[in-house]
Amino acid sequence: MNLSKRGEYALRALIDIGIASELGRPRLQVSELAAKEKLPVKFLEQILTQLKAAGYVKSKRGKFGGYSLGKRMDRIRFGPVIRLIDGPLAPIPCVSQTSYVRCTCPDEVHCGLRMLMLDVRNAIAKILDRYTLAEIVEITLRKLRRDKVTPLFLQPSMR
Amino acid sequence: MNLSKRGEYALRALIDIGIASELGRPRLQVSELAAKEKLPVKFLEQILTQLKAAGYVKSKRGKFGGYSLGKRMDRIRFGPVIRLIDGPLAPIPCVSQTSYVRCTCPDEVHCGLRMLMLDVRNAIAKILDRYTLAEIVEITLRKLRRDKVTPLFLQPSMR
DNA sequence: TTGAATTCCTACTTGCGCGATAGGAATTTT
DNA sequence: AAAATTCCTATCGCGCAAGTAGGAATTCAA
Repeated sequence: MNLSKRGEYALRALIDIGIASELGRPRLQVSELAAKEKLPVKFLEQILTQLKAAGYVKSKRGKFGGYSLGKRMDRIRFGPVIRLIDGPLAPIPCVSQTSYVRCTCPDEVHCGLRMLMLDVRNAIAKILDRYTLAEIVEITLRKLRRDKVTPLFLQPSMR
Repeated sequence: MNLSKRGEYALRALIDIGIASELGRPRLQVSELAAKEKLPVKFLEQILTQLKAAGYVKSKRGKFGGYSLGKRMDRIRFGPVIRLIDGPLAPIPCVSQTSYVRCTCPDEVHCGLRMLMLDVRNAIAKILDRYTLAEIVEITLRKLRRDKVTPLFLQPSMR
């Protein structure tokens, strides 16, 4: 039931850009992102390219370049992002809604496993397809403020 | 968010044995199981050995041997079985309840990704740790009867 | 116009875990 | 003794995740 590293890094990047954006810093560089989350720069670069191709971020090249969000935060849902990077949310292909594949079992309609896994897939999708980046960013910011923590992207060393 | 083949086959086997058991056929052979679900025999063998070591099934060797359930069906929950075979249910280790591992992010408490994934992990666990084999078997049998389908293990060719 | 800083593109590497396959040993029944 | 099963251990292919590497293209400042 794993989220791949690619997927994880992609979501981290989006959330970070979202937060920074909300704090008046709409563009971040790969190196900043990688530093904050301690991720391999070159690997993250690839992932951002992928996110860009799908329109989740846009980039600016050259000096003072970087990545910013490619669409409104309240239009970015996590389910589609994960599907893009990692493939279907469903634990087994025969319960996937977005890329169904028949399984080898003789009678899908009466398959207990399928029933169970359909439940699981729906539970996962219910969360990931409903939450938007905007919501997660907002909640995170609220928590940070409540605990009086200075978000990393506002620290002097980063400006 | 994948269930491995091992995990899938393990659950299929348990469900099949459960159904057969409920229909008065408490012991099934690997070859029968493999035939019904079209699984590789030797691979399934290994998985059953693993299930046996954990007490989910017990075996009888030799002619007319086979596998039967190792504990009451209403005591077998799917979560633990999957954890045994596939590892934690959680999408990322830092939200696993049964085998937590700290992640590399600087501030776990205020991590948006973590929050989200904790939700997902709880949703998954809620289903898999609550459903018992007995329930799935019962539901399956009810469906089969409703649709007047003869369960495979009662067909003449299998006796 | 040059140099520095960035993203973009493509290829390569490396390890390892999944999904088996193989062969025989041990056990049980007829 | 023979047949049929589970049990044990070793091996294998190979695809893929996770990262490395190197340089091309672009952008900005001085």
